[in-house]
Amino acid sequence: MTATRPDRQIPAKLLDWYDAKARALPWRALPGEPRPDPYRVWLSEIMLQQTTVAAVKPYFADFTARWPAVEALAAAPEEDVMAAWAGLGYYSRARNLVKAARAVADLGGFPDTEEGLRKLPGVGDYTAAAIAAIAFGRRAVVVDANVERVVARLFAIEQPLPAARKAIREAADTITPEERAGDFAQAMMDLGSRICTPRKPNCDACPLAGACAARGNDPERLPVKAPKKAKPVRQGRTYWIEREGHVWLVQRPPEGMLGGMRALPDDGWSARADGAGGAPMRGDWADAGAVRHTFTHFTIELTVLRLDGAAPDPAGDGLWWPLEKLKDAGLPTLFAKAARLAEAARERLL
DNA sequence: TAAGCGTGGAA
DNA sequence: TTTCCAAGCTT
Repeated sequence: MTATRPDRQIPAKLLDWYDAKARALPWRALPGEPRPDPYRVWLSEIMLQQTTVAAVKPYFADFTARWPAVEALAAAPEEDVMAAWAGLGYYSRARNLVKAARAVADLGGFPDTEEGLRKLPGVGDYTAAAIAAIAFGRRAVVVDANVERVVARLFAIEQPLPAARKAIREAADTITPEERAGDFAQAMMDLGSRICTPRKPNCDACPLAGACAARGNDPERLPVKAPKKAKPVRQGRTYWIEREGHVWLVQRPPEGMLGGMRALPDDGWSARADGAGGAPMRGDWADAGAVRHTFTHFTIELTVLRLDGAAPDPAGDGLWWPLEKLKDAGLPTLFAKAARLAEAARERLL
């Protein structure tokens, strides 16, 4: 453990840059404005986990219009929230969002410390620190992937991730100011997303270039990461069962892939195995084509089979969903793609 | 610590 | 087309 002395030059330069160049975002207070609503900060931080700003914006607008405060979200049926989240990915976030909203409503408001925030489902070290700093003005060391990259370069930390996380956090601690820790965190993230980018960082435009230990020594190579594993390709089938302007939808089990989401029935494919189950009913299935979709850790090639005028109901739980409201069903992207294929095939096959 | 968990945009 | 990877969390 090395004794560290707080660096005052780096946060001062970064905050000056942020005062001049901060991005305006719907969940952000610009420098000098009052701190933003903790509900909006929390909601945005959950949505932004592993997700780009551009992808989040329309969902944030929709959620805050439908549920303007945490009490409204706490009172919403989980099913509605899951459907509203459809397409954004990492669906455990939506389940945890509802749980956390209900916990906050029971508490009478958001916890205002990292320790308290950390207890909410879906809130980890990063998110707790970010909310404490941005919404409550606490000094907190906020480390996301942007900060990891900036700090690894600034301090020339050569150790590979994930082992480097401890050293990176300690280094980040030495440059985090007592005041304006929220602006500092957002400035680091802006810097990482716009200047100190993963590839071809724009060091000429960087306010911290003068203090950067990696400057001139190929900063792009930092942080060092372990090589990626190859993704297996799985095969599966999904079934479009149509009757009198309705399609048969099921709800996926709460855990695992696309957990808790509405979906088309399938043959049980997973990250570990091809689908092996049979169709949910007998009938004259027509091949509507196949969709290819890549998840974080595998690719699925999903054949879409369709059946018209099905009777009686398919086996198992499900419901007949009106086709004209299919957009409201909240299908995750894989099944939305399959549905498009099935609907396109209707014209061809009938 | 490692694996599981989505999606879409950029290069 | 392929690869990378984004304001991570949970188990």
